[in-house]
Amino acid sequence: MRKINENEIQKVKLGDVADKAGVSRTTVSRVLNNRGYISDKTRQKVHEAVELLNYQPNEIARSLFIKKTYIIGLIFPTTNNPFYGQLIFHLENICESLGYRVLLCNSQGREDKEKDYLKMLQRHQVDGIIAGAHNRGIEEYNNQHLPLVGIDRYLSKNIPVVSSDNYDGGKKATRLLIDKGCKQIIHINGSPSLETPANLRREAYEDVMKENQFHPRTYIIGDNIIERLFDENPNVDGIFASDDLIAANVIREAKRRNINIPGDLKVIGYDGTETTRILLPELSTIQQPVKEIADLAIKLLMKQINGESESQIEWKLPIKLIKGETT
Amino acid sequence: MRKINENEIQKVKLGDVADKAGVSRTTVSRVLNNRGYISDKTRQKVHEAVELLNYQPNEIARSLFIKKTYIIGLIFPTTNNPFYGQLIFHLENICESLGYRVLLCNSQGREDKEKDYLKMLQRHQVDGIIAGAHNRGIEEYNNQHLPLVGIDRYLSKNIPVVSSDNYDGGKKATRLLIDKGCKQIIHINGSPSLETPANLRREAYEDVMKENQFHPRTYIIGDNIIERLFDENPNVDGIFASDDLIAANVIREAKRRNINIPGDLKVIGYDGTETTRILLPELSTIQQPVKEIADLAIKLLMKQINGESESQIEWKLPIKLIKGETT
DNA sequence: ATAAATATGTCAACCGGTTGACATACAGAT
DNA sequence: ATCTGTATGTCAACCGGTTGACATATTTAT
Repeated sequence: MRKINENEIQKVKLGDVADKAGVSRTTVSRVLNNRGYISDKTRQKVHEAVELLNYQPNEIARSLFIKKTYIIGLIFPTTNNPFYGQLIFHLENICESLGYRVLLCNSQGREDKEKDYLKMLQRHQVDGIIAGAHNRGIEEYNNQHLPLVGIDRYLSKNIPVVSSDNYDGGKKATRLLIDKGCKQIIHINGSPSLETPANLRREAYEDVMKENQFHPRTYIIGDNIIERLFDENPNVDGIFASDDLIAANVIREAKRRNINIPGDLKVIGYDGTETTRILLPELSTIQQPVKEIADLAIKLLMKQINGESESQIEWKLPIKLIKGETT
Repeated sequence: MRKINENEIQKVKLGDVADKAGVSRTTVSRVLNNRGYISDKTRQKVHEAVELLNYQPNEIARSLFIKKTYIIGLIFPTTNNPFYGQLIFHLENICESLGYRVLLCNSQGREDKEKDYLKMLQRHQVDGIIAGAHNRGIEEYNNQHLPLVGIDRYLSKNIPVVSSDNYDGGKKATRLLIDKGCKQIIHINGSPSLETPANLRREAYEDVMKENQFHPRTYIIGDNIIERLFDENPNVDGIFASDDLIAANVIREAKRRNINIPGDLKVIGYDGTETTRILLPELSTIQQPVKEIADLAIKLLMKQINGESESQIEWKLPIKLIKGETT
């Protein structure tokens, strides 16, 4: 550890270890990477020098040569959302257990940010990317000779997508409301122009409604959408929100209007994250298998990284209906 | 873009751009980094070649030479917690705006993981680290010639710590309960052996209690702690939980026991994250200035990265009392 | 006409590791 | 005595950028 000037400290490098151990740089590298023949005596000398100098190999230099960074890029709208927070937690966790690190990107649902992040991750030579963000028209995902997996988002024809069984979730949610006697059921969802399997929640809702001779009505998330919904549908008695935060907002607005839940209005959400279960345990919801989604996404990504082939593109994992006190 | 074999695609590199533009590699580098004198004609030729080949500079190679990665390491317990999720969102956001990327580490409050992450981040040559995790006895943070900032955690004598004004928060929370007429107020907090400014919440609670001739009683988070609290204190009429999730659990247990809130029992939490405000808006809480904390932490980190000096170690940012319906 | 300043671009070393090719030494086999 | 195989270690090129030193024009000043 030689000082170069007051501010800059020269890091210990492989050559320093070699000098201290009295061997060549190659030998040190061989010892550290367990390659070729090395005598026990040499091995020990090297390890001692490493300890003594507290040597930390420079992964940047290593990555440059071996052309692998052991870094996975994650592109999601925001960690400030219980679902993504939980998902990212698991993704990072699994990566760590496999020796990979994670570069985090909050795209905030903005196409421009997502494009920039995608480029940035490539410049940083990440080994793969898992994206669950907004995606309309990000043609950059095509022709990307880079391992990719989408979560709840179609990125391109041949990029695998992992999601919960959105259709089943939508079906079960809608059926629950109907079974509980709701007659005027409204669905709140994101923009259908986003190409996501989450649209299947809406499809299922509409199918089930029609099956039961009800008239489906879907509101698209937007400004004051919940107030408008109540204003325009004073007799609404069932709401299926496509995520728990929206459901919570619905409940709050209902309270404000003195609408009794579940007496006059039944509400069911979607996601069922751990945070929601703690903060709003009474909410009925469709719980996504977050950990399983993360597991599968990583598994599919690793397959690509290791050059193994896999023809299945769409993967659906079973959801769980949680009957709370809001239905 | 030459194919080497079926699986491996050779990336476009600087030399390819140089060839295409009919100049040397140095010239291309100069153009891309705006250094030295370059004629407009040359500049344009280079840019055309870059476009044509869709050239993405290899940041790894660049980092190796300039000894800077523009990567910041974040070590926090878990993104699956509204407070950290929101904090990490802002941290990433600010970093991005400054041209830095973020390597995410979920230490899960485990000392061994935190140590491993710290080493890993160093091997990856990150430019700095912001940590808000468990820290007892991580002496590795000392003698780290690496820009560091702690959030709500003392890492080492001379590493800056940013936190909300925990003492003021604890004071305001306790006073609110007293003002509302509570006589038997109990505080729930994490282990006091963790060296965090969050302990000041407890200190303030105890000080205010004594000031008012009340007997302070603090429970440390653990298994079935909330049930035990109720069992052991049937007459408790005020609970100050050191975070909102705990407060939510208290509320749930109270409901189970048919204890009316806020009639028989008043509850106040701490954090006031956006998620809590949506899912449990009625909860009284002390709101931390999450964005401001992130802003300041990054500012302090950048100062270190840029070699500017700063003598202040502890930084406290004002909290906001949110009076909800649980008090 | 000549020196000095301004443009423009090339060469080659360097960042800190990794690894194929090669040198040397020695034991055992023929 | 010679060959083969096993051990042990060194040399130097390489990964893909960056940059100081230097060469060559071209323009301006004296």
